Amino acid sequence: MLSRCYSLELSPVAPFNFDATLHDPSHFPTGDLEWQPGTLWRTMLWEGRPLGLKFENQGTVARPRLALSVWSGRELSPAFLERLAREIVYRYSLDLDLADFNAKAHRDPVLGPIALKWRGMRSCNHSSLYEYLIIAILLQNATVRRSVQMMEALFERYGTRLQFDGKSLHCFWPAQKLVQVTEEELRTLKVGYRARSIKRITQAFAAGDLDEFELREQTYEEQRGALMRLYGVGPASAGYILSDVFHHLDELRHISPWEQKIYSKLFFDREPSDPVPEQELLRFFEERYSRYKMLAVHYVWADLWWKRRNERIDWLEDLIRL
DNA sequence: CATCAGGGCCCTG
DNA sequence: CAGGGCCCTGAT
Repeated sequence: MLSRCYSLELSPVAPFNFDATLHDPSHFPTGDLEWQPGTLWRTMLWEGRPLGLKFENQGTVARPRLALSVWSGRELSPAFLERLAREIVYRYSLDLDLADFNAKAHRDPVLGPIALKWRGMRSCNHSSLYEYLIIAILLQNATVRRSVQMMEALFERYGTRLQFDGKSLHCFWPAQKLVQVTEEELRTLKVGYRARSIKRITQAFAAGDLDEFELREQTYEEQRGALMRLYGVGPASAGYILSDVFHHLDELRHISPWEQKIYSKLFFDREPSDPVPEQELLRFFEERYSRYKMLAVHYVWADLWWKRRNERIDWLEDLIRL
């Protein structure tokens, strides 16, 4: 039970779309967050402190205002809260200026109307590098349901449950907590061969081989190299992390088969049984959206998933495979 | 009941 | 550089 509560206010750079930035309907649900329109509750392990956060939309796309409540079991200093606020600005790209992207997007037939509809959206990431790596490992070779099960099992065993603002949510474990755990123990949680990747990645973080904040200052190639050197991280996982965690808006050099089918339908109206070849898609996105290609594709992708909330999209359901 | 593929990656030859 | 194996689960 987190009893102390602090209030902060954040001013994202306009335009800012609160819901589309803080909630991604294509992500599998995890027990560390809960969203409803206008409000996001989530937990965050920051500087070793388990925190409960509530984000509330108190503005508009054109005049954004974001109220942040922070719950903690222990007292938090103003300096701590200042560092926390800066981290949140980074993670959610609150200071991203979308003017140039919007200007270019509006001239594009596919992206134009979507960029207008979702004006102010950033791609959604809540996680630290370590946390995202764990999630990326759980995504590999698994259906959505299985990823959810594995995440829940890990949270139950190694996470902590936080109660705040009437919510009860899991909070991520620090890498050090998992470093003693054996591969065999992890396997009892039915993560299968992923146990080795989780173990090796955890060790790398606990040993300080890898530092998220140093990596942020490095070049794209250095970041990619550091990720690819991790056991269990290949081009697909590295790609997600380079775009979502390190905010490379042009990161798109690999498209998995199910994404390929979805893009083929959205951009070329081609049936999933007859998708456009990966390399052709990549050339197309490069030519059309160049340095914003990941962000552009994210807008079109996210639009589809938001639509799915209200209407049934048969061809998509067939591809999701819960 | 058996078989297979799933939002990859590693390792081997 | 191609292809088999890996954990487990639900679909067929």
